[in-house]
Amino acid sequence: MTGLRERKKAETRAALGWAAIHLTAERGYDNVRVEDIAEAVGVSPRTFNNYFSSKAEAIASRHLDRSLRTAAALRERPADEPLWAALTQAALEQFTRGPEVEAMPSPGHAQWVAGVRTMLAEPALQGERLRAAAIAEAELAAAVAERTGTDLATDMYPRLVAAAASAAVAVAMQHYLDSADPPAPIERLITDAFTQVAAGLPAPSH
Amino acid sequence: MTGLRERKKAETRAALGWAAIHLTAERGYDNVRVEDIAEAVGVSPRTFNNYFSSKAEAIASRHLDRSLRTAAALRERPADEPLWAALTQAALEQFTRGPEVEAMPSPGHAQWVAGVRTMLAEPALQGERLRAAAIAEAELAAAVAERTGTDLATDMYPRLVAAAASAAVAVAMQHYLDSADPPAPIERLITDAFTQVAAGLPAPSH
DNA sequence: GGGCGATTTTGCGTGGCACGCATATTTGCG
DNA sequence: CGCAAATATGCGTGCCACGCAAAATCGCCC
Repeated sequence: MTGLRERKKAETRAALGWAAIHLTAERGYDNVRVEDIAEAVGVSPRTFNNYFSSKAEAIASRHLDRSLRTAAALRERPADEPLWAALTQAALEQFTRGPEVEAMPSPGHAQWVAGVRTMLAEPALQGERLRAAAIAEAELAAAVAERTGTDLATDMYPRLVAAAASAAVAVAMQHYLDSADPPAPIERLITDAFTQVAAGLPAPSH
Repeated sequence: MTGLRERKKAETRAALGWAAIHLTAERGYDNVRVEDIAEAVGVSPRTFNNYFSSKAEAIASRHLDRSLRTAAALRERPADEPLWAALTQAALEQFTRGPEVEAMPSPGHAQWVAGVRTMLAEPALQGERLRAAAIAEAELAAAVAERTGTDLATDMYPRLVAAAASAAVAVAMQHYLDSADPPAPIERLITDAFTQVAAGLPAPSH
């Protein structure tokens, strides 16, 4: 029942988010005014603030939407799959299909990658990005509670799992962006991170 | 070598942070203007922005300073102590001593607790708070790398450990604040959280 | 297929914020 | 004691978030 109305709304939201990202990546965060973003999408500046309460929130919105999909993906995994396997797969799905893979493009557009990196360094954005992650994490915790039969209100367990899983993805992504030279495939990094976390992160035996 | 100069600077910083917190807790976030905070400390509004680039940052600054102390505490732990034991103790220290325990006061001042809760619910603050946590987490990761002889540049391990440990503390604190009815002692919650994480968060055997 | 009610967009106005720049004041140190 | 460096302040500017009310839009039901 996705009415045309809500669909158009979602489209505008996405368009504003992408416009904010593109403009910021190519010009720098504070050389972009809200007015510019609105204009790029063909909408009034006031309308921008009907969708987002700040420039930063607009940029982080794409990240938020993707993260939320991880929680949804977990709910789709077969119920008899072991928890950590299901989590790993749910996370992997977000990076191996869908048109949004564009968001973190493969190397080649050095310009673009550099722009994104500069963007992510912006303090104002980091906060909003982390907030998006926190929102998605709450959703993930709910899904974990459901799957494991634990209780969000009384058990720390589901939140701990969600937090650890989110951290695994975040660290893998950071690692991927940092060591862009010969980039290890993101799938392997994510798998590795989950494996280590699920093993309790024992001190390396050297 | 703490010159009088830097000491006074640190004092002003802390005073501004506390003033921001107190005013916000009792009046609500957007009934406090930067001007009010500056006035409460006896400093010009412009000076406020020499210390912090936003109201939110000022409020989060106390949280940041405390979190940074966890990393410092880890470096102080005996080198032969197992990693996870050391992490647990380093985290616990921040809640069992020092004058900053005031920050999250024991029940009794319902007014104050309610104010703090409302404050933490403010979106603008959550971002800044999480950013502070991220900064501290980076510091913690460095300490972990040092202790375990791993390499921040090539291994995900230290960052994963730091992220997991931060998450453990954060979840414990959240649990503590949420279930204020008969509050389980924060020390037990933290210990529990660390134990579960260090065990790899196995699915509960039901 | 046409009008109606709900939703969405827009313009305008307001209060406040972040910060650059120039100036005055303080402070440590020789 | 006096100077150089650090810090505090005043002022001005551009931008932003958002409340409010008017106008446009659109799905839907008769």
